[in-house]
Amino acid sequence: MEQEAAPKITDVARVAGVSTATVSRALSKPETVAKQTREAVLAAAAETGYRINLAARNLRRRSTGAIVLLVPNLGNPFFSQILAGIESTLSSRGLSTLMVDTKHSGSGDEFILDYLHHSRADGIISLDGSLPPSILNSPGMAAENLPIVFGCEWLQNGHYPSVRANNEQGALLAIEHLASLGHSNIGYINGPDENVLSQVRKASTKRALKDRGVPVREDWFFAGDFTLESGASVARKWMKMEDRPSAIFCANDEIAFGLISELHQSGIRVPDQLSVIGYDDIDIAKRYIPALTTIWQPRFELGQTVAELLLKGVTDGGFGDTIQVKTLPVRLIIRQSTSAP
Amino acid sequence: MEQEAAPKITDVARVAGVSTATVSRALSKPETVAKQTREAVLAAAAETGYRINLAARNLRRRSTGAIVLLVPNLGNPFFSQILAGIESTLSSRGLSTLMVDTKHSGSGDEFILDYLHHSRADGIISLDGSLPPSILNSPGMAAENLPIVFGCEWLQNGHYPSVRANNEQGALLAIEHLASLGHSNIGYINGPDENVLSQVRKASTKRALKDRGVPVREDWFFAGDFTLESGASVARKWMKMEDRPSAIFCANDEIAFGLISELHQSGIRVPDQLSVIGYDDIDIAKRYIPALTTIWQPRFELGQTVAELLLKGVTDGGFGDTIQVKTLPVRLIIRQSTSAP
DNA sequence: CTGAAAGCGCTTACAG
DNA sequence: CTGAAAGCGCTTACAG
Repeated sequence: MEQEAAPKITDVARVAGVSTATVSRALSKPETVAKQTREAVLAAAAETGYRINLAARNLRRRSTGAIVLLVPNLGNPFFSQILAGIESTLSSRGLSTLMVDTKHSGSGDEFILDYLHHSRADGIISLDGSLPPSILNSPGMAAENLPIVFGCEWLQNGHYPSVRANNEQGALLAIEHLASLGHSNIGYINGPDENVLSQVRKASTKRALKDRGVPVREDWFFAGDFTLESGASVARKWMKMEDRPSAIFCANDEIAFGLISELHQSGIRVPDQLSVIGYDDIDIAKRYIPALTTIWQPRFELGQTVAELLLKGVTDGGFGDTIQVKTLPVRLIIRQSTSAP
Repeated sequence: MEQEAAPKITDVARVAGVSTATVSRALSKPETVAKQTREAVLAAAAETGYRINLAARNLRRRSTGAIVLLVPNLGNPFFSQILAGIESTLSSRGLSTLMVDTKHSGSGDEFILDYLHHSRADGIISLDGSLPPSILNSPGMAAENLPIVFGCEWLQNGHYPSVRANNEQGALLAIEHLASLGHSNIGYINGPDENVLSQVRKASTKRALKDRGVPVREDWFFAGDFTLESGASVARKWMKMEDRPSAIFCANDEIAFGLISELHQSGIRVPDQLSVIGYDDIDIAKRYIPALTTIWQPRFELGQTVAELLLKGVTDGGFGDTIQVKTLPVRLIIRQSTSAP
């Protein structure tokens, strides 16, 4: 097949009868060019089928037109709506998204560092709060001041702009719901200990319990890791206990599914024998059996918001002294996995 | 913060005491350079902290170092493992992945065309078989002969390399399983009619039924669209029928969940009153209630395979006359949603 | 408002 | 095996 040369800016210039400088201006800053000229250029561009070569523009502008998106686990459906929100915002501004799964494949620190160092990006959105300092202190980041924004999760020991859902409110709503149903024996299954969301949800759960006058039983605060199996594992423990909680709040929906499913295998029914609340409201939650009571987060909006925040940093060449932390409200979705004890 | 200039190839050349041409060679084709020179260059690169500027390389080489990945719906957890497989393969070769959700946001044809035309990619992987011809016949594709490969789905009227799971085998395994359980009243819920997977699975289901001597009841072949709700909708129809199938094979797991969940709301139990088989074996399937019998596909491997296939096309500058279609085996996973009628 | 010219940071035939 | 030089396709101060 014949390799047809793509039209370039010189072709448009020739057809329009102007210089390449004028073509460039007419295309990127139309208002700086006389109307008549502009129209001639646009017509010439259409006629020749001109499409800009981004590598050339980026080289010249010393930008990349791309942002790196760090996702802890692409396999978790929780992220899909967030990704969609980010992508729609970014692409509407002509930026592309380079997705990197921080838990997968060649994606160790090395790999991520490479991405950043090879100047493949104008900025970074991280949905992973466990970014090692080696990354944040690397030349590509610190020295060149590459804007970074966190979404959902955030960095413990760092002061960066971020957007998150209101985790304190989520825990509060869950506990209030259980307590108002009459539960006074309430347990909790956490996500990974090192995860900021786990930490906040756990602490907020304890606080909500105390505020409500419900006893905090440390032996009913179970470890988990956001997986189905960690929920199942707690189910087995629960069944062996003599003194059991009558309701359990889970740090995410998957834990809740694992818990309910494992209990079901042994003939224990939710919510009859145990009330369960999840967190995230992933799609399947409303079609689980029983339909899962859970905490909804504005995932798409969160994605949009974090993208907009980053965009601002990219445009302004950094965030200056105003490090914004935006918190979005959550909602309790009452379904069928909770009832009076 | 001071904008520290990134070291470039001239800096390395100066430190190593050679020309930029030699630095370039030592870095990309080490074997063409004398050992001593090579080592001096490598040392100088390390000393200066040199990282290549990809925009410059790509401009010069007329390549992009990126491939575009077209995904029908990032929100569907089915794709996550496939994405992981693609990404790991591509990134190990130093290529980045530009993910485009074909169903979302600004991602109409226009948007995708833009991606391709702006020469943002060296190749395309599409997990979407409904790519309009306008895209495939666009200048960026046809004239420049951009390599494209399909994964999972494929194009009806086009002859492109592709990797897919064995859908015929999947339908056969499902029907054999139901028939061997003693079912002779078997229904089917399809995905979207225009989808190639739907078409193949439906046709294969009919064929398997015939081969097995089980009557094909057109009124038991339901329309669906791969969503939870389309499964729920069939549940409502099923409940109103006088003459009902005793088993239903669903074109994906989500349809099965919607079906089972809606039946459950009305007190109808699976598999006691209806056996259900899904397709895909997404993570939650084994923790659904009941655990879902389904068809497993080698998703990660499929992702790797499709990426390797594309890589070959990129390296060879096209696929020539050998258009490969690879078919991967599937497996029946028997769990608790199926039983004798 | 427009153009000539320099230059972004690489790579690669070409010559030696 | 190595270097001088051209050039990938744009953008942008500068001058007019």
